[in-house]
Formats: sequence, structure tokens, C-alpha cells
Amino acid sequence: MDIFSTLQEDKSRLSASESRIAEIVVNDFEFAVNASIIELAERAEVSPPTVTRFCRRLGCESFSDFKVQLARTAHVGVRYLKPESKSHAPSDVAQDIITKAQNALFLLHRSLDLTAIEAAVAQIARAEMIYAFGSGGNSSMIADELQNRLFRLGLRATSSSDHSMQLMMAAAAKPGDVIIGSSFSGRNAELVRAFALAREGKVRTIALTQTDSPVASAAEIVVPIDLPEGTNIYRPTSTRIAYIATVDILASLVAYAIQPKALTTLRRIKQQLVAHRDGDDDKQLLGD
Amino acid sequence: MDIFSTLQEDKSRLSASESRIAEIVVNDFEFAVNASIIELAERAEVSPPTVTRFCRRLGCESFSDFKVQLARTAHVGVRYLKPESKSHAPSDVAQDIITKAQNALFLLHRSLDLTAIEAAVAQIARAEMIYAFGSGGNSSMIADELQNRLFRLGLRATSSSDHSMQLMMAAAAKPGDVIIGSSFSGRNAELVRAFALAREGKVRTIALTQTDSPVASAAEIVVPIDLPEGTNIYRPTSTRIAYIATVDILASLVAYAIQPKALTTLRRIKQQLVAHRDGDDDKQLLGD
DNA sequence: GGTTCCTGCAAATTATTTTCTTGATAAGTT
DNA sequence: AACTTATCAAGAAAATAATTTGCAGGAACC
Repeated sequence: MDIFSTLQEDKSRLSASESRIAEIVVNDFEFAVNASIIELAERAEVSPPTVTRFCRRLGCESFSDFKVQLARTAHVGVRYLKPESKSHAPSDVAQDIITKAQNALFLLHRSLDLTAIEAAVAQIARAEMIYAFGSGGNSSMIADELQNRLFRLGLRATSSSDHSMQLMMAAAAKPGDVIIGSSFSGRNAELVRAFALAREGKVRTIALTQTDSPVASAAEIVVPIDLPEGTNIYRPTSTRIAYIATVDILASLVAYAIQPKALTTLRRIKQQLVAHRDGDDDKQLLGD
Repeated sequence: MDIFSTLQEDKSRLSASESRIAEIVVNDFEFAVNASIIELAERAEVSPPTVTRFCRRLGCESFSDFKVQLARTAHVGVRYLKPESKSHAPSDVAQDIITKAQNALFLLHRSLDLTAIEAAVAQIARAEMIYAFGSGGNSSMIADELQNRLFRLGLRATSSSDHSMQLMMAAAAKPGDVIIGSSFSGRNAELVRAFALAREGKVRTIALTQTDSPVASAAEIVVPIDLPEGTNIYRPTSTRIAYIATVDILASLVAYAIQPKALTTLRRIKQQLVAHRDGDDDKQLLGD
């Protein structure tokens, strides 16, 4: 557990003086990690012992322990509390995008539903055939990615971003097959329809989407991905990164679940690639 | 600058005693961030003042400053020095993937070539037509992603993962057009050929790939993405994430470069989407 | 009115840094 | 070649600063 979550959760249990300390820590993180207990106490207009007690209440051993914990999580965690930079200079834009991406991963980690993931992995690992659905540029990439990752494991997988094809495939799928649908917004009505159709035919359905969304309610297993999307319309990235990481987690776990099969297939794909290109370099990746 | 880079670089300037401290810091990071100066000194078999001097040499104000800086970067930075967890438990796998992804972003940020990026952005922003090339599952995703991001800005863009098509498109492209090729390995011979063909016809070429690779030498502008790929064959993710972030940075900068045009196009795409789905929710993303 | 909890003061403890000194190494000099 | 001198690393001890503990006053809440 990190300090910031604890701060959020234990906010009510803090006394007036302690809240004042908390506020400074959240608002001026730079100051807080560099300050001594005395400086922090002065700025919050409390005594040093109060700061120590504050740290203890948050589950830290001591003030220095608190500072270290703060520095550790805040590197990733605190930035989403800060207003984004308004500059369009390349270095700022790059920094901003990378920070947001890291935050997305940080938030993803904290909100991961491992139970749902395990359930999804179990279904995928034993599926006869896997259909990955997603549309609209972002989710279609995720669908392709799912197929890309799963076929390498020796599983039968296909993907489609075409609504009509999705419906037809859902209708054609058999019990024992699995449909994985991705929707960033959770409001892809056609995907909902495909899920409904699939469930009628006893086909397993897995959704990668927002909780409490139409797509989520339509699927049997929901792997929830809930992230605040920034308001800047130019930059929908961070969510995308969280989805990719989730696909990666799913694919890795499936790989472990079906170990021997996956290993052979991967080896064969790799041999094929190496033979096809230059033979002297084994370091290249599987599939560029 | 973070402590770990400094440690790497100043390694030669450290004395014997200081190197012993450095070794402990790198190998047992957990101990180092939690220890007091006395504990650290004892373990390295040096005196406390030597530890203070060590911190100063690394550019820190004091020992506590050192600890804070260490904690800040290490959260992201140190883990790639450590052997990866061998457990296949879902939580460990998830943690591992997310950490690696964050590391990839961290490393990306430190190795970004902003000059190359600016040059690429300038070319893309004024291109008549943009061709995004990439093959093999990973890079083909990046090519699609480039198209996906750029067409939304009102630019003319297409993508292809088909080697033959790439060659034909490269031959058909005109001066004023831009070809962006992605290759994780840098050893995609067909892409090299397409680049050569394009350059004959005065078409601008941009490569997203490893430095000092065949693909890199074939392109006019190289946006280098150099990351150590983990050895685990199941998990090629982290590089992918760095590529996606890079595409995002490029696309965002292009968007800013051509502001008014991009804004109108985005607005029209959004209207189209909202009209097509349910009208009551403006929060949905551009393209799922 | 009693209990509980917050808070600050002052003292005690602990940690950290500074200063000073010693010893080692290397370059220069006779 | 032997001696001198400069430079620097490193520890001891002292000084300083930071942090914590114990205690007591006071406020708020039964």
C-alpha cells in the first residue's frame, strides 16, 4: 500500500493539525520530500512531535521512513494530482505523455481485478477458438493485439473490427469458443449485441472495458479497466497503454497456463523468422 | 539526472570504500533506502563520514537527500537491475509486466532524441501523404497506430504491413510524401528496400527503430528507440509500449504544429461518432 | 465530572555532519 | 636511489542538528 492511498483513506481519521500536514504534503510534494521534520512542522504550524505522530498514523516507522515511502510512490503517483503542463514544447509534451502513461500503469496496477483475470485466463487457455473483437481504431488495435499474442501460443485465434463480421462470427461460434471484446468507452452497442448473441449459443464472453458500462453488463467475465481519461482531445494514449499492458498480462498468464504447448509453438515461429531473415542474429524479436 | 545514471557514470571516480557503498546500494536497494547512515556505514565497513562524502560526490546535498533521490528514481529505475521474479502467480506476473512497462517508459524518456523528433514532426506536418509501414505483428500495430493517430488530425495517411504493397507504395510515392517505417529489430530487409526506393524518388523517410541498425541507416530521419528487451520470450511488451508512447509524442506534436486544421477535423470526427451512437454522452472517446 | 484524545514543551536520544588528524600514495627534488 | 612534499582518502572525536519520547495542559465529547 502506498502513502497516497493511505492518505486518501485515512483522511477522516486525521486531526486538524494532521490534516494541515497532509495538505502540505499533497500540494507541495517537492517541499515535503526535501524538508526536515522541523521545516515541515513550521510550515504546517504544528510541533515536530505532531509530524512524527502523523507519520506513525500513516503506518510509517518514523519520519524518515515516511519521506522514503513518499518519495517512492510519489514519483509515479503524485503527478496526476498536478495540473498538466500547458507548454507545447517537444520536451514538455514528451514528458507529459510519458508521465501520463506511467500514471496509467500505476493506476492500472492498483485497480487490477485479479480474480476476473484468472477467470478469463482459464477460459482462454481451454478455448477451442478465440475471437477478439474491437472497433474504432483503439479497440481494434487491442483486438489485433490479442490475436497477435495468442496465436503465438499455439491457440486458435482471430480478430475482427468489423461489426457485421463480429455478429456473424458470434453466431457461428460454438460452445467451447471464447469471444473477447474490447471497448474503451464501454458503449459499443454492436459489441453488446455480439455478446448477447454469443451467450445465447453458450459461447463464453470476456470484456475488457469500463465497469458499469453496457459492454460490461453484456459479458460473462469482465476484466475492468477504469482510468480517468485526460480531457485533452489530442491524447487518448494513457488508456491505450493500460489496455496493452492488460492484454500482455492475460497473454503471459495464458502462456504459463499452457506452458509446453506454447513453448514449442514459439520456438517454431522463431525458427521460421530467423531462417527467413539473416541467420547470424538470434537476438531479434518474435515478429519484428 | 537520477542517482543510478550518476552511479554508473561516476563509478570510476569512486574510491575503494565508496565503491563498496555503491555496491550495497545497487544490490540491496531495500536495505539502502531504509538504513541509517550508521547502518549503511557498518555494512560497507566504512565510517559514517565516508558515506556522507559518497553522497556528496554523487551530487546530493546530504545523506537524507541521497536517500530521497534514491527512493525516487529507484522505484522505476532499479528494478531492471534485479533478476525478474520467477513466480507465475497472477499478481507477480502482473506486477512484473507493469514494472517493466514503466521501466521502458523511464528509459525511453532518458534516451529520447528530441532533435530527431522535431525533424520528423516537421516532415509529417507538411507531408502531402503519409505512408506508415511495419510488419510482423508488433511493428504492423505501430504502423496502424500511426495511421490511426494521423488521419484524425486531417492528414492523409495510410498504413501497410504487406511487404509487396510497401514496395509498390514506396515506388508510387511522390516528393512531398513521407514514409514512416517501424522496426523493433531494425533488421527488416524489405523495409530497408522500401526506404531505398523512396529515397531515390525524393520521398522523405522516417524510421522508428534501433540505432545502428540496417533500417536506421536506410532512413533519412531516425527516431531511435533503444531498449534492452528482456530475455523472457513470452513478454515482448515493454518495447511495444515505448513505441506506442513515441507514436503518441509524434502525433501530439504534429497536432500542435497544425493546430487549427487538426481541431476542426477532430471535432467533425467526434460529432460523427456521437451522432452514430447515443447522443446523451459526450464523454466517450474518439473511436472507442 | 470524567474520559479520551490532541497537542506542545522540554528532555533525551539518536543521527548526521564538521573538523581535525593520520596514513598512504605519487610526483618531484636532490 | 632516497628523501621531501603535495594530495587525497578515511577514521576519530566533537559539534551540531534532527528526531523521538515522556509528560502535562487543555479541549472536546460523552
